[in-house]
Amino acid sequence: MASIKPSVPKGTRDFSPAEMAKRNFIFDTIKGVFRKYGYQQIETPSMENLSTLTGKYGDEGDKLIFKILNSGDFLAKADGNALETRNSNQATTSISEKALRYDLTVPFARYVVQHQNEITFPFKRFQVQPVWRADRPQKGRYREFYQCDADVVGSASLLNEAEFIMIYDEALSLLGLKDFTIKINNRKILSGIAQIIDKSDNIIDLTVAIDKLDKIGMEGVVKELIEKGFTDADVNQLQPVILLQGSNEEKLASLRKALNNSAIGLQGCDEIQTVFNYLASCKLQTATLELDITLARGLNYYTGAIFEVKTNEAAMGSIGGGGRYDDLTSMFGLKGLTGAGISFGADRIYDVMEELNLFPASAEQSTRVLICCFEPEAEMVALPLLQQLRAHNINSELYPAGAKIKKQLDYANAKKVPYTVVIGSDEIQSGLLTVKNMETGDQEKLTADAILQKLI
RNA sequence: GUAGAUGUAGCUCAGUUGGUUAGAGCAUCGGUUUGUGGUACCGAGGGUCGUGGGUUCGAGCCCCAUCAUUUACCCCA
Repeated sequence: MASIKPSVPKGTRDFSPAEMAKRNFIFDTIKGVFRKYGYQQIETPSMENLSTLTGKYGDEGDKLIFKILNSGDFLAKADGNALETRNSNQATTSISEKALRYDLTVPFARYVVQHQNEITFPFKRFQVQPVWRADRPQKGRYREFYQCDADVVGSASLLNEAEFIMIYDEALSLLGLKDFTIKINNRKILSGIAQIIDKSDNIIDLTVAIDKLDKIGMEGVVKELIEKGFTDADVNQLQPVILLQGSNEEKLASLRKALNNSAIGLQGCDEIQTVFNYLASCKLQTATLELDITLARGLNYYTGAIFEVKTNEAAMGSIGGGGRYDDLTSMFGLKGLTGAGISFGADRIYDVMEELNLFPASAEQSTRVLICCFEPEAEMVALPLLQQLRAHNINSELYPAGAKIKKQLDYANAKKVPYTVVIGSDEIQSGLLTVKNMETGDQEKLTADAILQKLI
């Protein structure tokens, strides 16, 4: 058989032991914080029914859903007309019924509706699983990546929003990030802005355009708005709102004036104010909280607060995002249930931490003690010690005798094992085993019990 | 979908105006050294130079096509 060049699909990666150790450090840290705030873990299948996912992420999002080809003779049941006319969109539904999940929020909404009778509300769940997007890969963008989501459904309280900000602050601080900004906005404010220029129908075009402010500047935004059919008068009215300056409180005050004729806009301001009030009595460790009315976010199921987290220490897209969605479960037949949630982009956080050298050495250490034997007889001395070490939860292993001691110590170095115990004929006779600190090179001869005491 | 960059050893990359048998570092394995690594020295294995075509006496190098990777745009974590 001709050998094929080993490779993984574009935008996917293998994770080797050293990478997994660091990835787990991130996952464990975030999960720990989620649990601390009362969230319970669930998992959902990698694939969902295609109909569950389509229409939830906007037109662009739908294109990025990985579809799974039906099994069996899928062409027999295909829409012949669509194939004939090369209509991919139409043909897709007749040859694909399943798709890989695009995010964790929509499957969660599906889960909530499906399990509504078992759930006690408000339901706080977290979920750490991979998601897939058929995107063009580039820096910080993968086709398979992990999201770490925490969502609460069945509680309209803005306390939840405040807690999400606390969670972001706590988790990212624990991971060692020193300078990051949690941006907050509210879709109701964006609706209000659309309302005052009487363009409520074009709210998506409006938000997509102003979302790009920091990237393409006011000129670019104006250009895009005009292209989308906004008038000069609209733009003139928008400009001061978009370019709000000052502290969060000053921005909020200016917004209230600008949105004076919009009930929904004012409601958005009130909601933001409430979140700020909650946070006033809780101190953030590291995060900068910024009201950013240009923050829109692409997912169109958000209805209230929206969040996005950016690190200021590295060039990277957002490392987290979320918001409130009032109607997501109604798509699955359960009306009147509000939800809100946040997501951490674990892979991007990894890239940032790698760039900034933030992983602690302990995150990379797996085995703490390696026992090295010169001859097979030494294994009989080694095994009881090995068991004792493991009984005390010290990760340890015994290198099978026979290999040269150099090879054994090389193995310890390769695995970043901090301690080795060397046993040969001298040690067997005296009962004093050689313990070596692999970092300093220091050695001492101790009994097995003394070694155990030293390493506990 | 649009535009650019890059494809040479397992990895990171050299390779001069086109010229004999394509190199280095790292990694792997072996030896110096049958009781000491990280940190010495010696050696070995490992290449259809992404693929196909063209120009040429001669192509890793020039031209065309194609595939792959990657960066940016769009959108997003």
